[in-house]
Amino acid sequence: MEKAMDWEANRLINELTQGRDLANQLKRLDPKAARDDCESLLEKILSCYEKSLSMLNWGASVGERRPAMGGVMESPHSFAGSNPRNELSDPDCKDQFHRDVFKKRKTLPRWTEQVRVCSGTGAEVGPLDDGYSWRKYGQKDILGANFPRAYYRCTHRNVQGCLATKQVQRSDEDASIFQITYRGRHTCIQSSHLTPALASSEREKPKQSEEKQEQSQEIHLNFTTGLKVEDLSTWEENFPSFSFPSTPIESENEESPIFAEPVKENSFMGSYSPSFLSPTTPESNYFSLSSCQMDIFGMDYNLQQTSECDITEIISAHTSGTNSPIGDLDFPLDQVVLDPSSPFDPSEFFT
DNA sequence: AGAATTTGACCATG
DNA sequence: CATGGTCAAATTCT
Repeated sequence: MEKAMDWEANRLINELTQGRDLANQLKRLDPKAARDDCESLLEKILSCYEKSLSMLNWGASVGERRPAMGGVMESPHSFAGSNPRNELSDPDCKDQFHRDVFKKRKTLPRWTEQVRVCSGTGAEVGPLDDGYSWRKYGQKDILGANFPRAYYRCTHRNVQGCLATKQVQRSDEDASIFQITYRGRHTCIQSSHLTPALASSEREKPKQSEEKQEQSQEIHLNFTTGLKVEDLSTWEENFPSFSFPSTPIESENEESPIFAEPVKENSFMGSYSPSFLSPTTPESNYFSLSSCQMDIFGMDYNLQQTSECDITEIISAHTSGTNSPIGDLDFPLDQVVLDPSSPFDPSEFFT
């Protein structure tokens, strides 16, 4: 625990030191140096700041989160810990399940992206493909919003117990902007992930694919030119990597029927860029963090941390956590733990 | 026919 | 009680 805190502090110091070094590099850089070099350095420096800030924001809870990970197995009264298996024989099983669903809603990780659809194509463009297959299960008029909110869940929910859902809300101000709130993470294996961009262009209206590529380029530019990403949202808040999975916790017992056959580890690998999962050196990692995201979705995505409430929800999801194979996997911690540059033994968190 | 979407009803939450 | 989120029957699509 203390060790973990120290380690976190060390990482923070490392980040800041690295940022300083990079700034120095930039300072010493030949004024005639290639613009790309400058931008690359700038990018790294900003990344250092972002990561540091992110650590600070999360730092307060870090101390709680780590033991929480360890406590996951021993606090069985959370959403999946309600031991649903027993309730299967209960006539009220369904109601119980229903309740659990609502309980779960609170504990699932949540993050928001704002997606701008190319305005030229107009209204017929629906929310874009993000490489996953979704099934719409509801639509609701939202108070004060001009457009209804659409609810999607993973197509493989029944087959693979994937609990990922998303809500798509068209922006009032700019109809070409969709706010997509993701909840939970995919535990399913989606074949389309092999080539998400390709798959998406196949599945969606063909004319979008080109636009997406353009947007991808455009956002790449945004990232490389100082991260001033218009007014969509603040990408630097990406860093709370709660929204990205990493290694599944090993000793899962599988009590919840919802996750009757939890998907194996490589499904996560298939769902997200390896850059999230196996950080290399910070330098190489930071940039890939932004760029790989673009590569995954192939379009104009900006992650937005929803709120502090969400963080606590997420944290509580893990503190109260359970034997859900997916409930506890989306931790910055995991990513951190994986950092090979750290001498820290991750297993200490789980013992 | 099977998959996907629509839509009204139901439920939890604040 | 109002609202947002989900369910599930009905309907549409492929």
